[in-house]
Amino acid sequence: MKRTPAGDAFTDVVTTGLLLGGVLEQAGDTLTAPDGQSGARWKVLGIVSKREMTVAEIARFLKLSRQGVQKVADLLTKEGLTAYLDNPSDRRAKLLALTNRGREILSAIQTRQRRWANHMGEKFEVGKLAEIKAAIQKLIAVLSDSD
Amino acid sequence: MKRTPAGDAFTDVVTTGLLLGGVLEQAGDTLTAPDGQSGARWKVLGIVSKREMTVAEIARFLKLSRQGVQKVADLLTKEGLTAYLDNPSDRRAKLLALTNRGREILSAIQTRQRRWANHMGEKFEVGKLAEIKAAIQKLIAVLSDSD
DNA sequence: ATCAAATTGACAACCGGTTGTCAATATTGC
DNA sequence: GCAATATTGACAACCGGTTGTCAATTTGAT
Repeated sequence: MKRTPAGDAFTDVVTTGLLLGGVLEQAGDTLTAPDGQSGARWKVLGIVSKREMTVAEIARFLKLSRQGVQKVADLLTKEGLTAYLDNPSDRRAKLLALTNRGREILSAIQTRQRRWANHMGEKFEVGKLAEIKAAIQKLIAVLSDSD
Repeated sequence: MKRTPAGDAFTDVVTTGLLLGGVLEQAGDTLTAPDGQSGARWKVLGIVSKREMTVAEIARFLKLSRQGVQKVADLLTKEGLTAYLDNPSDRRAKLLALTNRGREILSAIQTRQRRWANHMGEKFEVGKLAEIKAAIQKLIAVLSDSD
């Protein structure tokens, strides 16, 4: 299989995209670390803050395995940021809900995130961010339609 | 902390970028799965194919922890794709080298990757890939200079 | 040449993700 | 209403990453 210019350019983009992914994961962890949390916990806290959900629902929403989310939810609960509430409509699947402490911590993270995003956002010319987003979305679109 | 349009746009880009990262990681695993490998193993095989290196060197190169790379290297070695060679210049740090089997498998992965990249590359208009790469790099640059 | 400091691999514990299995419970079709 | 099926949480094993500790070895400064 011979290499083509377009193929090389694509590989280049993939490499750069992987790098970006790492940087962003890191940013999420850095943003949440001051409150002893992580990107993974943040996602769960954020989702549960909007509506109490079962672990299986959260997993479907985040497109993660049920068991993976279960671990995070158990950790959050052990640390007192969430609690399992009886679910009147399903005796197996308890509802994960924020505790007061969970609300406080999520709020602290969100404040920090907003400050960070506002600050970073200003480093781009007007319209540039939309352009970057469109570029990434185009890439995702091509990667996702498998044929 | 109030939200700003630029901040919201930035947050949007971050979300999209995280999604991209996931899709790319997945692509790496899919590309290597037919040979029973993974993205992580692929990186190590690729690096070692150019030059035999110690685990610590590989870790520095990939910007991963020494211990994380050690685990992958041990797995690869256990499966016969790599071997530890005595290092004349350091009695502790053996050199990780490809075996014949490792070379075969890496070659198979590379062929599959090239076919994939060539195919995907053709789905973009000329110049579009360079544009996407530049957009992502701009984002990485801003994220990386911490101030 | 010696001695302090840095590097290294082995080991262990953990986080966040996966897959697979199992028993309990819900849901659906008839 | 009942039986087949699907969903769920608990549990376990694994991968790929992290941090931390330790003893052995290298390296570097004097």
